Amino acid sequence: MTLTPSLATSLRTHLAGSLRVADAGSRVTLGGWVHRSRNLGGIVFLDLRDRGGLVQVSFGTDWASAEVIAAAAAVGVESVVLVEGTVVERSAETKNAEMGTGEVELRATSLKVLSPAVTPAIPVARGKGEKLPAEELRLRHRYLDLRRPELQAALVLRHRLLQVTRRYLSERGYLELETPILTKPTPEGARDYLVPSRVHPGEFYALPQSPQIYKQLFMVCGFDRYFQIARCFRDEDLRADRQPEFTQIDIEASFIGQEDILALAEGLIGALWKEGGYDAPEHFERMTYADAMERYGSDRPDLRYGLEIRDHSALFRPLEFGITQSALAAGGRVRGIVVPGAASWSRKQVDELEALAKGAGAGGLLRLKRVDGKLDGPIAKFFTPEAEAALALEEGALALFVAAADHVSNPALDRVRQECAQRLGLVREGDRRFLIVYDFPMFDRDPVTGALGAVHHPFTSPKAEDMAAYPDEPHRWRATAYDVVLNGLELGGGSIRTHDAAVQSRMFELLGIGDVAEQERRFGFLLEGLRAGAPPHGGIAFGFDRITMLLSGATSLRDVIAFPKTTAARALFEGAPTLVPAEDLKELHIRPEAG
RNA sequence: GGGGGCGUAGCUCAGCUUGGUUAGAGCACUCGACUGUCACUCGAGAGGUCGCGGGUUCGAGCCCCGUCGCUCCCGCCA
Repeated sequence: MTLTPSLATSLRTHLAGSLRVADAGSRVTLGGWVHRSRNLGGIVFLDLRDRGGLVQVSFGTDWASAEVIAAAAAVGVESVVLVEGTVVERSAETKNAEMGTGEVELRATSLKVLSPAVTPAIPVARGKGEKLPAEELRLRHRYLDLRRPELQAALVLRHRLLQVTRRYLSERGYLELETPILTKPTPEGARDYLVPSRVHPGEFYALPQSPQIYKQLFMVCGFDRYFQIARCFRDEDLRADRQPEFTQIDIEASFIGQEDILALAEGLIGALWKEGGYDAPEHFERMTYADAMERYGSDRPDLRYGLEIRDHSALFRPLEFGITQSALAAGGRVRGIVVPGAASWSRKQVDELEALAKGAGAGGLLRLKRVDGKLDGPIAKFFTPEAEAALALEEGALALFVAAADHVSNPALDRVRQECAQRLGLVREGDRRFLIVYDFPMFDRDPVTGALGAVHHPFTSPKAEDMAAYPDEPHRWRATAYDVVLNGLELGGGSIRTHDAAVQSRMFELLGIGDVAEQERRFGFLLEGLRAGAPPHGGIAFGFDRITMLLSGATSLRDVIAFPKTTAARALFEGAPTLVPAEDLKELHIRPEAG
């Protein structure tokens, strides 16, 4: 624990985990929890645990009274004790290389049991190879689970990442400004958590899905550079990497362009990864959205392996093959990946790939391989010598194609590509490929209704050049929006915003909120602000929980959040949500449905 | 909203395939022994609403239906 202040108090002198050979001979008092105990009759060992770690405390007849030894033998694990004694270097044969404090022990002369513990519902100390208790029990007895050194380490890392964020942004002139938790329901996006108003019957606040509009208003106010470690709330179904309440590093700045924000993002992510003990490049790779979709079928491609998607439409066009002909005739393309060495995969293994492609929406997966110099597979017979030459499939390789419109083939090939990389073991441990994807489209179309939706959000600024070039074809407009991606995972994203009230109004119109009164009712406080003189501005937001999860090596968000919710959005420890007395509801003007 | 997995002692699990005396193991716990252990060891003991409800059966931890909880995934998450 270098560079930290002394954690000595009036009750204790040291942290258990901090004792080293240099402390030998020191008289110390430690406070902590009994992690484990070993009673050998004439001598008793307790492993004492505190925030700093573990140290072995020994109670022997040569230095401790019979009463103290008896008390040590009787104390239960997880009891809180105060021990006083002398730090002693252990003899060579009794040193323990697996403990940080393994070269020393505390020869205790006194033991005070400050708080005896009942037998813990779930074990804190675990044997080697012993499994964790069921997650339900870990969450229900969170006060015990959080005593585990692994979870303590994760939350300590979380603290350090928060401090790095604050320091990095503060040093660059960013102001940490707070925004309301009780805010206005948003008509777009995720479902809101609603909070009833007592003083205004039938009216509701919402918990923020993000501080988006507030941070733009800070720009309108002239604060120029803002950040917040912001708690956000979304009432949607959960996943291992999705909690109903989560934390974003939220950033906004004025008089900036895309490059300003991206440079800041690179620097901040670099600082966070460095704090986590890893390297990050000074500058990240860049790729347009169009390029990412074309080559990887994904807007957050994993660049740790190749298997890039290529367009083989020209090659297939002359072939007399019904499936590809009809896809091409319908305006689709034939795209695919080449998997080296995969010609040896069994029919069943390739069928599994096809099942993944179908699961992602494709009608099927066309397969072709080269074995002993010859093309093989159900579609080989359609190949002309010219097509075979154009494909130039190498010996032992398997080619996999999807013949469809891009919006179908992209997710299918993305899924297949990931699985092939997995099978071939192409992901090298420790490989990190940071990537910035930019030039996202402004709108996407609902496949059913055909209505336009905002890909990022409605406050994103479309590219001026695209609006000028295709004034009547908004679906062709690109947005000044960008994502930061690592190994196929989205770390964060943002955009340059619209700072012109007229353009913003047009955006709402295109998104189906044409009625001016309706716009004012929903977004009036933003539009009003934009009309009051708004600087060009933009920003970015990072998923802080996910970043902490990646840097701590955890596999679930629940392991980097002190008191998380279950996948049913329940807090098992506190017991939320819960029924409330009828009179409370009455005061809030809420009548529950019968049943 | 849909699909998969799991639910047996405080904890981790076996038993379920093929229903059949009293449901087992390891750890933890209690008692006893032990002066250098570090997942101490050894002996003894206690500990069960087999998630819950219903059904089939002479008989259900095991089969069937429902339900609850946890979890993973799809939908959803601007």
